[in-house]
Amino acid sequence: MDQKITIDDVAKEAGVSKGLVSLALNDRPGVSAEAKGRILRVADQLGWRPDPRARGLSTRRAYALGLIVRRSPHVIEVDPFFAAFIAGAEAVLAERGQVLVLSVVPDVDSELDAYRRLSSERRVDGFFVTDLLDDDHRVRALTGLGKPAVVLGRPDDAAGMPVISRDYSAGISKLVGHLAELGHRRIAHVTGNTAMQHARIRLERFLAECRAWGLESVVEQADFSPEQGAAATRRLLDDPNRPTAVIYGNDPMAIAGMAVAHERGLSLPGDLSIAGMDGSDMGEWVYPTLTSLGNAPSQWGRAAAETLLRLIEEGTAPDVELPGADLIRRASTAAPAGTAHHNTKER
Amino acid sequence: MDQKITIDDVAKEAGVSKGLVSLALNDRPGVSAEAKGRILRVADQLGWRPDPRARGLSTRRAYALGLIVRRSPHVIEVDPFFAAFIAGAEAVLAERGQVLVLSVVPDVDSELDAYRRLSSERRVDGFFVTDLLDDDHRVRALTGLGKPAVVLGRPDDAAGMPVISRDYSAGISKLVGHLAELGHRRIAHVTGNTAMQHARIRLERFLAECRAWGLESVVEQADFSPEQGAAATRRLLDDPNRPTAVIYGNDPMAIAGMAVAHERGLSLPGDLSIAGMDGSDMGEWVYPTLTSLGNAPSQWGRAAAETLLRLIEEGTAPDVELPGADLIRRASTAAPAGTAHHNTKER
DNA sequence: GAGCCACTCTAAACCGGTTTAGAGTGAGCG
DNA sequence: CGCTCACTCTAAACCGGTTTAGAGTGGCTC
Repeated sequence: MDQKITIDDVAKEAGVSKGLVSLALNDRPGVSAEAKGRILRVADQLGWRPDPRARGLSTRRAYALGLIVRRSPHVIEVDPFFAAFIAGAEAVLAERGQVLVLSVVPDVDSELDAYRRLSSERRVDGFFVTDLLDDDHRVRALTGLGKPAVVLGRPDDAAGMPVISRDYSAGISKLVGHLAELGHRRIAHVTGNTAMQHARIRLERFLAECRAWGLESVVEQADFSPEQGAAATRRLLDDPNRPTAVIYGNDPMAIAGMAVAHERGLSLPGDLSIAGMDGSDMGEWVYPTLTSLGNAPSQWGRAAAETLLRLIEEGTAPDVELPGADLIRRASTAAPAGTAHHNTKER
Repeated sequence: MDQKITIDDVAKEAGVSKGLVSLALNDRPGVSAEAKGRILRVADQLGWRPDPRARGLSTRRAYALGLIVRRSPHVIEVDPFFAAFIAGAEAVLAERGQVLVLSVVPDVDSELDAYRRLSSERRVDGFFVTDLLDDDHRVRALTGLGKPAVVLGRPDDAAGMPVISRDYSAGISKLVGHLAELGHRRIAHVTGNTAMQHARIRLERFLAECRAWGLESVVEQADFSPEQGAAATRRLLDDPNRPTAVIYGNDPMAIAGMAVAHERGLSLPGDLSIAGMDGSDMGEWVYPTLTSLGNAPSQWGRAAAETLLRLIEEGTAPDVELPGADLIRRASTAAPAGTAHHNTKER
């Protein structure tokens, strides 16, 4: 088996000491070009890869990055974001010899336990932190643990951690404009948990745009779960003066909202326009197909991985602003019944 | 910081050699009850956790398990299975001091690379293998790498790897029976990729049940993606003699199928009954709510993690058969239009 | 020709655990 | 009383790397 090749084998084969092999491998000064070439050639030829455990023992690194995802115990929400995020991160990690340690936990306590465990066992060199809350307990916990971390979203207080963010302003602006141009005058927004920064920012931007277009706005609080998305939609539809369009904070809530509208016998998008915000693929496969904002989670993954590695290696890394989210126009938004083409109910 | 507690600190504090601490910690014989108690107490009090790197260097273990998920590069499918699966596995891993290393890759080549890398860098002690194909390249690759692995699903040839499976027979039987009792006479099945074992088994069971109930059956091939689920549904609905009910190999395909039916102006479930097979939460939030078979992915996670750890530690582990999948009756299945309550048969 | 420096390289200590040979100790036995 | 044996425990080697003190070499200067 090739399982047992060690640095000593390489050293012997190249006729040098193992110390020199280490220096050569890590691009340290003090190795002649000739020796370095030979060592690397031998290493490659033997198929040797340094064991990260042994390496980490000296360097105090784990060569691994941690992602802890919290999902409520009963409803494991369908979140299209993470698979793509991880795939994006993976592309960076693989070529840098790193690995992703993932934990999915049911509640806040287990989440903190997971951070502590991964940290005290020196399993990872840093963390990705998603879904940041205001005054997030995790920020405190992480600064306490002294582990590098990058934050996804734009919190008020990231406590010095680099932030990866995407500008939704332009997208939300386009989305509200799109609805206004279709003739909508009263638009609702079903927010995610507004303790989360990105949910609040989206809300603020929504309100600003409605003002700019002179539209009436309605806001319903939810928490990004389809369950609450459905409940918020019921409240909206119960209102005699109900909005003609609803923008949801993410796609799962939008899909659940569509189901509620169908259930009430509304025809979509004639009686009600609906839009999401994650640009998830699932939006292609519901009826009607879901208008949304593009999000490209794999971009988040790449950027977050690069930033976190830089932070770990250099002690500091700049924030990253991803390209603005763009409007994906699909079939769930149209002129409200009564306006425009006098859209005659069902065909 | 508590970062720097080492076995030597514990040994010193307890007044013994570090070797003895190690023996005590690992429940090895030759440690007096008195010393053992004192050592464990001191360790606990100091909050010491052995460093898995150092440990692994001697024991040749990584104390980590690998899961590699392949998703097509463009369409990152929405798969509710994995989050719950991982959460289930996590519960076992956490209490056994293990960690989950996850990789999401776009294609087969990267997938094999990932297995090789995790293995040659000794990053993991074993793998979870999902979505097994007939004559799967991964089985060969893994046996070549000599890493323990457990397989999810029931392949013909698992090459000696333990298999975790769930019996769908009873569930499919109930589902077909449910449709038959409602008065359906012609039922379709949209399969997943039948190169995958579990897809084939479901198909066979479906056909057997239709025969048993004297129903006509139609089969359309798809691959578990919503895209192909939609295409298969179009083909079915194009047929003048179209079925009155469709059973899909998983929930995403079923949801896509519902969208196609809506798009054609069919009323669900009156004009067409639809059922999925994953029992995913999303089925609760579409319209109409989706009849499905319960799957409880977290059970898969627990069982797979326990089996894999046992395999690693003892060199062998028995197969596990999870409780049979049960029918989840929701709103997407009903008597076909025209039959109404003609529904007699037996129950 | 001695002294100095820059450049390569080696040897050995070290990271934090596990494992094993063997040292001490006291009890049981003839 | 001397021997054997079981039981605890310690010391040191070891896992596979990294890091550093310092040894060797050759070229240059004065």
